[in-house]
Amino acid sequence: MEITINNDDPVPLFSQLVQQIKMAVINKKISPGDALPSIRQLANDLALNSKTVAKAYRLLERDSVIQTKGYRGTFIHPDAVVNSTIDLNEWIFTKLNETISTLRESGVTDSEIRIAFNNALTGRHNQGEKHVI
Amino acid sequence: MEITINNDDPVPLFSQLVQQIKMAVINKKISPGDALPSIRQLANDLALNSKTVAKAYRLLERDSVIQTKGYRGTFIHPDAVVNSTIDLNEWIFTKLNETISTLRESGVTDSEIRIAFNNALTGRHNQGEKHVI
DNA sequence: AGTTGTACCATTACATCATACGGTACAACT
DNA sequence: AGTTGTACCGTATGATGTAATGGTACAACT
Repeated sequence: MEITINNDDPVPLFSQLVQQIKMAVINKKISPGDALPSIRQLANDLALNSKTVAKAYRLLERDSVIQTKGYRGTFIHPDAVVNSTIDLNEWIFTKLNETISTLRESGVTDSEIRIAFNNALTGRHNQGEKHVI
Repeated sequence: MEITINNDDPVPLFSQLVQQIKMAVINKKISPGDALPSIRQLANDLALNSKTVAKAYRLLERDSVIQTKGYRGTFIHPDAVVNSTIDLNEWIFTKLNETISTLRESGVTDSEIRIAFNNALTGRHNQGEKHVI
């Protein structure tokens, strides 16, 4: 499994890692059950910070591409091949696009959408304009 | 119609204007058909930039609280009283909250939501992670 | 003792955006 | 001539978030 990280690539380092591991699974370079290098090991090999590798591993586990077994190490998930082909981002993008389109069709400004989005995401309410009545 | 703008208020200046004009409509300080001061006039009176007042007027017209009649000036909309009580922000917030909740329930990170949201809003696609397969 | 994933603490650089400001220009009116 | 709303150019500031870095610490294993 050869992994190449390009610092000049606009794609974030942790995303490059996620991509390449998914690619390795799809192309059968690694198979379910195989052990992955430890976070610190891989960080050392790729000259990355361990937090960056940990972030990639966290996302890969969320997507059920890998499985972390605590002190026993990290392994490829049994369903890794299928789960590597699923593009979660595509689904997120579509979901958000539907909502944004609805709002835009009602004459809502992108600025207003953005502000309301930040308020919704951070949990706070009624920022920027007080409620009347 | 007395309008007070507070520069130290965290609420943006144009929002304060929108609020207070809606309030004036609700409290019958101004009635449908009444003429509003011109953008430049009001900007001068309140020591604001004309662009700031123009922004407030633009939003008020979008909400059908006022009506601009070109070179003839700006007037209170016939349905201003009803439309002033409608909180568009509340609706936007709710719509976005529904979508965000759905995504979160699927284990999507707030970071991922935010990035996908920015991509969806700016129209660009697949930023940060290239599509595989 | 050394390694595993993980969870905190933190800082730095960089990008994006909202707000608010200023100037200039236009057509259509009084 | 002066005023109306509007549209374009621009700049400056403050806020916010991502990405990536570093250090420290923990329990549970080999």
